Amino acid sequence: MKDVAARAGVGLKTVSRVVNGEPGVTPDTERRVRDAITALGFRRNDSARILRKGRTASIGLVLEDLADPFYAPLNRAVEEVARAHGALLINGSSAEDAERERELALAFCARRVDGLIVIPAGSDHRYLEPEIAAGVATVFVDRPAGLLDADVVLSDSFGGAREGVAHLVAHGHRRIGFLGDQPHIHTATERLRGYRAAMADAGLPVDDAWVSLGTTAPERVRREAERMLGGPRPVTALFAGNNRVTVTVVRVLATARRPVALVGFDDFELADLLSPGVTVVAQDAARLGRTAAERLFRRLDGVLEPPRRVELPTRLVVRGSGELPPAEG
Amino acid sequence: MKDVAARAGVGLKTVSRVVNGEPGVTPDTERRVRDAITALGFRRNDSARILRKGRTASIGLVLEDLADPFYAPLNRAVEEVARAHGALLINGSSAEDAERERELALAFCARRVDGLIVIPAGSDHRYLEPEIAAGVATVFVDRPAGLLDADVVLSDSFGGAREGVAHLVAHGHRRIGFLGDQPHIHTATERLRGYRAAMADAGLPVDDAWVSLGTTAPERVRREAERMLGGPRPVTALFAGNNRVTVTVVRVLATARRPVALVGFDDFELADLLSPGVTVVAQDAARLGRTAAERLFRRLDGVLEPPRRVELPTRLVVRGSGELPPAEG
DNA sequence: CTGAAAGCGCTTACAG
DNA sequence: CTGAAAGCGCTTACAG
Repeated sequence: MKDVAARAGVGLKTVSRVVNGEPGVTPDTERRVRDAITALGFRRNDSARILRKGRTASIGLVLEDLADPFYAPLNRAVEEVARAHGALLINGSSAEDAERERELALAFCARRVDGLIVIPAGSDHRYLEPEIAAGVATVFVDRPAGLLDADVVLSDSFGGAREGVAHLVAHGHRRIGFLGDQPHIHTATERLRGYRAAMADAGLPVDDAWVSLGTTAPERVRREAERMLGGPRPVTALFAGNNRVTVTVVRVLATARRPVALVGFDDFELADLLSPGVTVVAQDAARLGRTAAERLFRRLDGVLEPPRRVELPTRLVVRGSGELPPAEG
Repeated sequence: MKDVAARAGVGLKTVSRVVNGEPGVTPDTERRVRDAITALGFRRNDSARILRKGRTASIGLVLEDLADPFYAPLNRAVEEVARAHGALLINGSSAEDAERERELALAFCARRVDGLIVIPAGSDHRYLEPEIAAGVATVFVDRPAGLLDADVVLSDSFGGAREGVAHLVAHGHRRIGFLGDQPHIHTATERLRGYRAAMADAGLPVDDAWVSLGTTAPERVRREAERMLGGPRPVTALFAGNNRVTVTVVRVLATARRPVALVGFDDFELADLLSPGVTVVAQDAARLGRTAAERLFRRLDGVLEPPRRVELPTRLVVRGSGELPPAEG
């Protein structure tokens, strides 16, 4: 910038004015500055700008996996809101690892993002307290923060799972298996709670063998599903706790000897084209992201109100797999 | 940092040493500094650090859509390589808009990313010349740069499409439709070229009515597919130019009166579970991203060699839809 | 082992 | 309409 000023024969401030499109520069001066800029290949350094201005016009998003078909639309929705507010998005995958989540979030803060959106992997977010105190707006999404009172945007996991399982019950099922994600994940236990509630509502007992929480790795899900479908008193229906589980279960059922009913949490592409179509409890990932990002920017605009918990409804999408009657057994 | 130094009763440089874990500080001094840091809630400002150091340890990625199931794994692969090199990732969706691609890329450069990975939306990338001259390492992926000599990592679109169409020909098809993306997109025209080559190899004529390039919006694809499948001399097979087109075509064919063979470019989840399974020309999006990112970091390590074009092979995955014989008709 | 000075490239507040 | 000075929060040499 100094070089540009020297070459154009003007002061630093004038260059700054031209670069930022501020008024109060004669057309002639402006042209001289612009010529110098192209001649020298000048590129403004936003780091310096940020250092002075305070705000960086960027936000950070920590999610579980950039490539997950559920989180990718959430990511995109956050990006669009950020863009509408003139902010850039920095993001990263926690890979469901609390330490990695922490590293990412703090690295984003060190870059002085104005705000942070976090899909929690860990269960203790007190490490963000100094950042929040220093003014970093923070919103959690998909799962609540641990040991921290903060804004959170969730889907109604409990209600959705309850409705999905009740749907299976309504179609005559008495022995229903639940295959969910790891028990430290909030949505996993909420959905399990919904399953238990629906069973209790119907006065049905729950055998421990019908419930399995753990990683969504295909091998584990396959093993557990096959276990529940075998033995003397097999389940006649399965409830899958998220999109990855559902997809694996669909593969298992494709080779099953008798029809097994299935309802999955999360919708997924082509669910309607499988035979039978897969009945799901759909949540709107993009809306989740949009809602969280809008909340964040409202905070950045200075809205001061106590942290709020927003819960978005789910929607049962009936396609066939959830309406299969219990197989004779 | 000044406040921390004052409170700990040490010099600025000593605080800097502690924060950066540099040697040469007595344990006692270090503790005093650390106490002051927590007491004051000090958080290092990376903007200032960047301003001094030159490198920002961050890279930018411009892709078409963060939520696209093809690009999301590419995004994740780039992230993993960046992470392995201690760099953060900033990314954004061009939405297939050249102007938006440019805005994003230049915004990333203004933040002084060390390097840039771009999936081109536009066809003229000379706007990056000053950035590249100033030292921003730049690698293009999925499509080559326009009017700029730069590193690029591609899939073999021409060869893949040629193989896929030849596969349909080998199963007896003579009238094969090609449904591709917009003609300004490099991969779209390369795949069309592959289609024409395969038809020519087999001595088959190509009717203009069998070829359609345009947006991948479902309505358009549906309309064009239905057009090709209707009339007096309908096609007996379709080649779909990318994942989005394939998915729409699968929907159209699900309601078709007679079986129509299909081969799609790009693999997608559950393709094997549809009936019939969808035969595809698969490309490895993650490998594309990984290769591009590794190339970028090699450049950042100072490797000076002329820009290179890397072309990754595709793989024909046979699942049923591409082996259907031509329907009588 | 420790610190004072200069400077990275901008913007802010002020003066002409 | 224009510019000189101070400062954002760090690090880099250099000196003790």
